[in-house]
Amino acid sequence: MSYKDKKVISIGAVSELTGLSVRKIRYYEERKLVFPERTDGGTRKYSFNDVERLMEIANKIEDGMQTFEIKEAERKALKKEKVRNQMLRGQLNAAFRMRK
Amino acid sequence: MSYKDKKVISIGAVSELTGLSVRKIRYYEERKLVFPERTDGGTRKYSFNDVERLMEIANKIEDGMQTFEIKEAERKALKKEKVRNQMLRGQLNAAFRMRK
DNA sequence: CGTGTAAGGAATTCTGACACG
DNA sequence: CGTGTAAGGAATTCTGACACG
Repeated sequence: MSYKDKKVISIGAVSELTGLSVRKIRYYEERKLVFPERTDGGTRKYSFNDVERLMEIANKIEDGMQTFEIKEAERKALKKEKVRNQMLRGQLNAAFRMRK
Repeated sequence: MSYKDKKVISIGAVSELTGLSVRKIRYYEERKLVFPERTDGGTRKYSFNDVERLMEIANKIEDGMQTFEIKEAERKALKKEKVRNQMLRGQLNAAFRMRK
């Protein structure tokens, strides 16, 4: 796991990095778009990946997309990727069998 | 500037990452071995580079080195590097003049 | 729906000092 | 010298709610 995945950034720093209000950042979590970790005391900790993600989300929101649409678009993108991977694997297996 | 240089990690998170007590971390700053930034409110913010640096410092301390020795060793290493660069530049210049 | 804000409380961090060795 | 700790205070963050639209 790289530095980009370490959950170590407090919400205040995330707000500085992204330019988003802490209210927005917490709201996007409520809508299941980001998943910070928590300290024992309950304060949120984000990774640089989360920061990048939040900036993408902010862009989409600005474009008028709603939070549930963002989630849905991701779901579909994921599904598409899975299908693609399945196909690739199928092709590879077929090619491999041909060689025997 | 990469993620490793962004000063975004609070002292508590640094303590978790390094295993050092916050007392130690603050002390190494007092001895001019690390240089966190501060928020407007005065809370320290470290980078991943600072975290790596602190772990190296901790190793040297464990080996019995004192803080001022660590600083001195660094000063010397820096100087040595400068001299080396000077020499390299000199060689390159000489070689370049030969070609004319 | 997305976001601001005031409210009250809890977690986090800060500094300067004393202690020990 | 390097580090722990108790002390008092300030900065940061948390949640749930009301507001507006």
